[in-house]
Amino acid sequence: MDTPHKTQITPTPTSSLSKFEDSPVFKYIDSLSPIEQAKSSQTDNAFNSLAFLSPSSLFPSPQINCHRESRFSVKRHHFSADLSTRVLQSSNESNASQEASKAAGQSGLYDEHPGCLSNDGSSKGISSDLFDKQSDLAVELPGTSKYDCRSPDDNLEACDALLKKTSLEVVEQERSPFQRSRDEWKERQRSFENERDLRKIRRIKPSEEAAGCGWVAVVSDVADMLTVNTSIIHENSDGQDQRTVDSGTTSFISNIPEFSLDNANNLENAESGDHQGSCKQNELGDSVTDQTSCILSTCLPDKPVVTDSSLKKDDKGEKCSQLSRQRSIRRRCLVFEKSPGFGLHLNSLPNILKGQNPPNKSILSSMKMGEVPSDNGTVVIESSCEAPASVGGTDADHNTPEKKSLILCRQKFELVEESASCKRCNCKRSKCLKLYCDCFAAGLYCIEPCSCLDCFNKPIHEKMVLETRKQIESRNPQAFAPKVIRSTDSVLDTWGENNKTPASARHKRGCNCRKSSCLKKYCECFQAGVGCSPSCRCEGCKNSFGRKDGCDESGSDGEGLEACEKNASDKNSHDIVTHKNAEEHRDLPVPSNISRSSSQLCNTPEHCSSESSLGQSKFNSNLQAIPEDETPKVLKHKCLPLILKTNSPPNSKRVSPPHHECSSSTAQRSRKLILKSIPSFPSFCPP
DNA sequence: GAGTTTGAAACT
DNA sequence: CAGTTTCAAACTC
Repeated sequence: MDTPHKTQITPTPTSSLSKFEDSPVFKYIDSLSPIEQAKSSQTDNAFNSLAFLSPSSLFPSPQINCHRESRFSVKRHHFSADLSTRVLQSSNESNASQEASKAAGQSGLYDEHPGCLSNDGSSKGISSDLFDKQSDLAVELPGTSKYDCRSPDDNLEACDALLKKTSLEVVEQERSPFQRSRDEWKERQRSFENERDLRKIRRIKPSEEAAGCGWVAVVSDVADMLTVNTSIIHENSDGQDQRTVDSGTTSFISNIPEFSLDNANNLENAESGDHQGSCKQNELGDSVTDQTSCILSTCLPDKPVVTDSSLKKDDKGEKCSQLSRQRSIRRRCLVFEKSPGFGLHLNSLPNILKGQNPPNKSILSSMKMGEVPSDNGTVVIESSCEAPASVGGTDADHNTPEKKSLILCRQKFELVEESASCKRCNCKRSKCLKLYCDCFAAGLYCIEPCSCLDCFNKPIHEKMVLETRKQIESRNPQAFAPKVIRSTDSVLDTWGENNKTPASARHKRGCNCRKSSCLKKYCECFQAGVGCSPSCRCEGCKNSFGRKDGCDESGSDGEGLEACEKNASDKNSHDIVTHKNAEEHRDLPVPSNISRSSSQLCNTPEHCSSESSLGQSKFNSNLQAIPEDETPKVLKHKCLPLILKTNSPPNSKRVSPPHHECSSSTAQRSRKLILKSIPSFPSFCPP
């Protein structure tokens, strides 16, 4: 870890040092602080090392980050209040220092030292060795960031413990820069102490800008960032670059508190009339972040979106408050996102990934709720994001690309929110440990939206969940296997039968309906959007997707098909009868060993990727929420095809999201579902 | 929102 | 394997 500017840090000319030491200001500072100069330099460096240390490195867990944000929010207020106090007391440096010390103790927010902030050159020369050493210190004492932006004296006091741990050699190296830093600091304190603080805070902003640039590349690695406690510490020449690297390379999570901080900065800047801060820098990065944030807002619900370009034109305070609102909402998504630990109705996910780069966890988790992963590994919410004008307001309001982008982002976010609020299980007596429970059956932990009682289907009861699952599987090995299987032309070719029959799907075990005529969602076949098959034991089957008796199996029998289509016009089947392809309604006999056949088809990444029936249930829930009279239009417009439940557990109540089969659909929408042999419920147990 | 209906899951 | 019970979602009012 060689620092490019390593040479710069070393020994400042002695004459310069003496000059500062001889200054009245320096003497006065020394009289206030019992800490020796050598230590102070240490402090400076140690603190800088903290700036390099990504918060996510310390707290990789999203949960922790949530807490952290809360902490930051609260303490930001402390800082603000204290800041005002300090401004009023600027004439009394001693008091100001004390106040600053208190504020620093309260605020774990700013991890930049005044020395490095106020002195562009003084902080440059932090040796890599020093970083290595002090990174450890930072880990040991994450709270050291508390004494960040305060007076040097305060920092000295707070860092005393750190100073004792650092080497004397480093102390000597950094002595001069720090002294110079202190000197300038003092001068600033005399003039605009408040402004200094604000400016320091603003320094964080570049990370946002850079992060925006880096987000595109980072998106695909988000999961790693979430879970891997990256220890990468990038060295840069100045504090700004440090921040940039920190947010852009170590973890996007770190941007969350940063963003919060930036909001505060914006507000504070607005108050102080200083508009050259983060808000302005936002503008600089808009072109990039407008694009990236939309992506991130989709796959990273918790990721702050800093690209609300419309906000640029707004009052700073309004701008920041809007951003804050966005963030607060996204935070809720994050909280939700972390809850379920397995499943996604994606029993086959590991298999899917065999031929692909494994999607990161964050994508997977975000996919849980109504999102569908695109082939490139990103997550795309299948929504009407293409129609920003429908969001509200006039078309004129969406003229600018920025606003359109904002609208898209908001739409995506709203979908995430909506998905997150989707109803889940409502178990009362099963403790959510039986297949009665949709969540359990789908391989999902129960989460907040669930209304279950005495739920044991939670991560804290993982052991019990696993045992129960084993028990159920011992009774029925296919209990968590996909209930609804989809056969395609390829499958049929493999089977060597009826290779003229197009894609279709059937319930593997079949339904047993007696009264619903397979026209209501009581019927698992109907609920899954598949036709009944000879495997079904239903009575009076009128399944609009295909009757057991094969009314639509004739294929060439237009009347039979019409009859089925007519049945499909039933209100209960409104949402699926939009297929134009009559062959979709053919009744295909389901081979008993479909898993074998399908697995053969899943040898290629393409096939495997097509397996991704991701976020099915939630998407389906969203579909169900569509008013019936509107559904056909919507579905037709979206080319929504059969709703298939592949790779999901037997409980078909939770239905997979639709997989679009229209030729005009995008790649992600045209994904076909191919059953393959998959380990049931793989996500429960690590391989 | 409460009550009913329904069929899968679980049990015997 | 069949019959019964339990259960929770779907449905109705």
